[in-house]
Amino acid sequence: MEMRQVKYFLAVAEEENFSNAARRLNVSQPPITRQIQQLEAELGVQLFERTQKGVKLTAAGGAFLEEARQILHRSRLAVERSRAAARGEIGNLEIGYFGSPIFSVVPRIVRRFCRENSDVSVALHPMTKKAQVEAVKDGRIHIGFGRYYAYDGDIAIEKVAEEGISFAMSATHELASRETLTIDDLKAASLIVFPQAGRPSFADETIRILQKAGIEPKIDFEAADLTSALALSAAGLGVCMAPSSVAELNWPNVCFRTAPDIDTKCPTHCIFLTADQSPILVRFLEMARLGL
Amino acid sequence: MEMRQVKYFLAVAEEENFSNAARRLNVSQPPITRQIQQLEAELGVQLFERTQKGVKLTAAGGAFLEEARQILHRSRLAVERSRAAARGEIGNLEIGYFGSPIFSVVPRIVRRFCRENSDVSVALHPMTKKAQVEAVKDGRIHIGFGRYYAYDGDIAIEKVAEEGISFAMSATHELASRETLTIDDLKAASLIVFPQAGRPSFADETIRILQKAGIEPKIDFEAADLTSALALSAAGLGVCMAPSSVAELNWPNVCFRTAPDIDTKCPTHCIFLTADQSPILVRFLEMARLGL
DNA sequence: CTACGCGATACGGAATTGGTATAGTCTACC
DNA sequence: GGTAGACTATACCAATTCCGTATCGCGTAG
Repeated sequence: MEMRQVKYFLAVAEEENFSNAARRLNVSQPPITRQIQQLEAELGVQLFERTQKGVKLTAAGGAFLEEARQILHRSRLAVERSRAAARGEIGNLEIGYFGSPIFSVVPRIVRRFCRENSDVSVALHPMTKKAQVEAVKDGRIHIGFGRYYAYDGDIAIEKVAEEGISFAMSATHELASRETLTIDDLKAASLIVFPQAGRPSFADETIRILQKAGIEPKIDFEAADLTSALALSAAGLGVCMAPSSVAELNWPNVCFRTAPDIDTKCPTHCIFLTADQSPILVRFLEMARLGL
Repeated sequence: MEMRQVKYFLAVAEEENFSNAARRLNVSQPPITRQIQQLEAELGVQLFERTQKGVKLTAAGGAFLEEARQILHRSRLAVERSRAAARGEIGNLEIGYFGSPIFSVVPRIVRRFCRENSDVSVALHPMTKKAQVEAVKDGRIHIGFGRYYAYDGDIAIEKVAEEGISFAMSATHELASRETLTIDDLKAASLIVFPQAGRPSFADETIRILQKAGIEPKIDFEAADLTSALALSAAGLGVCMAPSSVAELNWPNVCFRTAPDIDTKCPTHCIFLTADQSPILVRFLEMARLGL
């Protein structure tokens, strides 16, 4: 069965007349006759009953008509949808994330993207940064979010957000009474860092930042992740350094303070396949870059 | 867009390799390349990303793939369904009916037909016999059922059932005490006939049958239809002659008696367009004829 | 009885398709 | 580092398919 035959059939079925159908299709009448004959021969079925004034659909023709409409409808849809997909307007985007960016940076970007790309379905997958790299290479996810990534040749690393540093502590902590913290305050304090696994990590960065400020930090606790670290802070076991967006969350019995002398920025990066030119990713990255 | 291009596309998308797709389709590789190129040109979209080991679907290609599957699925469906329709296995059958055949004959035939043709939808339309003839000619119904029809050149009339005659009367009627009726009984009784309209009718036939038996009937009531006639009988106003299948119904306060001396058969006919060769009608008529 | 409209058929020219041979490119392996 | 292998793209020719013009056959209407 050829698409031409379906088109001709539909025109004839609607016109109930070979000649009129030919005019409508801007061809002469004989080709119509032949294509319909071939179609009938292939199906082994008579589609039209030839009458005096023209033709009339048989029962088989009526059944074929419904499917013919579907075929042509799907053809048009195929054109539209593939073009829309090429423009990045439809499809799906798989996102991996790790750590605290999920509390603020990732939702902000996703919300912005979804507002302008309502026909793209977005899925979020929690995974370690190492798993993100593998998943990006395998094509299981298109983009990954985290704080710091190790360099990899096939993978592009791009900063999508930057924020200040806040210090979390129990509401009853001795430093909680200060409005802001000084370097001397931090020299004395017990520190809680996170995460334990996955270098480079925010834990490394915490130490580097404090050392840069002239502090040799006293690491008393190493927590598995942000949630654990804040839980330890809430228990009054020490001060936890965290990206300031975390302060937007309401943690019971935890208060956040800033240290103006430490003006280091804490970045969020995303990773994706350098070779990935998929239009959805391109559009998503445009949205992500607006955050800076 | 041509069907060939869709088929080639699907093979390439599934094989992720032009050469393998060519082997699967039993053609050489260059035609695959060309057809895919033409398809991409027509859509204005790149469907495949050429890699080292073969090709990979782009986002646009993925979107096209879903529709391509639909197109080919519908094509196969079109073949199957038109052939099934040609065999009369699917489709719809519009049936008109008038009068008492709807109580027994028509349901019996329809039930038999539907049991073996479960994919044919059947619709029943009450209408006068004159309306049936018009509807058959217009193609609004395929077949009509009734007792008697006037001859019409375009229309075939065929007997599908035959039954005896019963006499309905009130349970308190003087003849209700007899097991069977004699001709003399009927000569004396008040008769109720039906219907009033639509010659030739069962009313005409009633009179003809009785006259043939040597009775000059005393017509005291002419009812609009069977229901009205039985209602009058139930009221004790007379005896109503009816096809014996009507006796199968349980009418309150109505009892039925036979008259062995009157052994006339009462037919049910169906009408349809002589020229109608539609396979569903053919199959339906086969079922209808089994009743005789 | 003729003119008209309908679909079917015949045939030549044009467009499309497929096949063979080969180019171009990358990877992998020796 | 060079060569063999795998893959797609291109060039060109043969075969098929398709369309258009002309015409036929048939039935109807004026």
